[in-house]
Amino acid sequence: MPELPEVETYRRYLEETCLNQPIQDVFVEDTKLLTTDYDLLVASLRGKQFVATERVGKNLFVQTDGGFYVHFHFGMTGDLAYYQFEEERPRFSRIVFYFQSGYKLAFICPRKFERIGIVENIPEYLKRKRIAEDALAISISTLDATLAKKKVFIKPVLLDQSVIAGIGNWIVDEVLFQARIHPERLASSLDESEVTHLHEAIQFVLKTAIDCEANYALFPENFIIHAREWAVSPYAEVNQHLLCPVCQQKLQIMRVGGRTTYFCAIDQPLKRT
DNA sequence: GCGCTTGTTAAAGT
DNA sequence: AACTTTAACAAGCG
Repeated sequence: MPELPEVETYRRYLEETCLNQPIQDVFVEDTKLLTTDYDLLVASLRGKQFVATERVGKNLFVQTDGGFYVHFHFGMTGDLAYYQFEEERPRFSRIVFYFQSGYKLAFICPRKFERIGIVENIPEYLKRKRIAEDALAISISTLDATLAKKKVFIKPVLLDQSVIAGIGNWIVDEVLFQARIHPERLASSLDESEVTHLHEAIQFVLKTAIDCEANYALFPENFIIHAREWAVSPYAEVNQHLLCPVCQQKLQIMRVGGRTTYFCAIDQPLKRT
């Protein structure tokens, strides 16, 4: 779930709730979730405040008045919750920031794939982790130049955070569906028009998802995401019968690049190249 | 209780 | 050597 639109939604949520109030303490259930030593993390944060937020791809950086950032990565299931009373504390709140105001920010980590740590310098961090330009910022020409070098299926290329940052397994299926491109097309085989359509689809899907605050049930009816069985969908028939929302034929489900992939063989034909 | 899962990465393969 | 592929990670959920 925490792909670019979810992280952007979390960023806005944190910015609306948590800025400019001193941090009193930090609870950490399991130090495996930290990329910074626990004692250092707590010592650095006590008495400091969150003052601003930035997002690159699926990475959230929360600036402090101590001249450093707290980096959040949400893994596959991370979430945030701001609350006041202990009885409101969500399950799996494995990291909790306690503010002096009495309010708390929980980092909900059901599967412990999530990470938090101190980052001093964002550009240095992005370079070291090989995180490319954000999917909402990348230009067609940069995307085109990168795709031209890749002799692999387009789907795993778009999932590669060192190519374009922020796209995950559900968004890539949606983007390829909207752009009418088969997930197993070789990236280097896309022509200029296809790359243009792809770039447009990326912007469209991401902006639509952000506008819906990543609430999948609010996505347009012609989105293929409604066919995924986990997505609570108002379009029950499409959901049950796994039909293409455009042509109403049965969708294909296969593994591409090791990930479960939904697509429509009719609307996303695999051209001969 | 088995098999599946959103992300990332180290290790293996070509 | 550089690029690509795969398996493993943790644990909840249906």
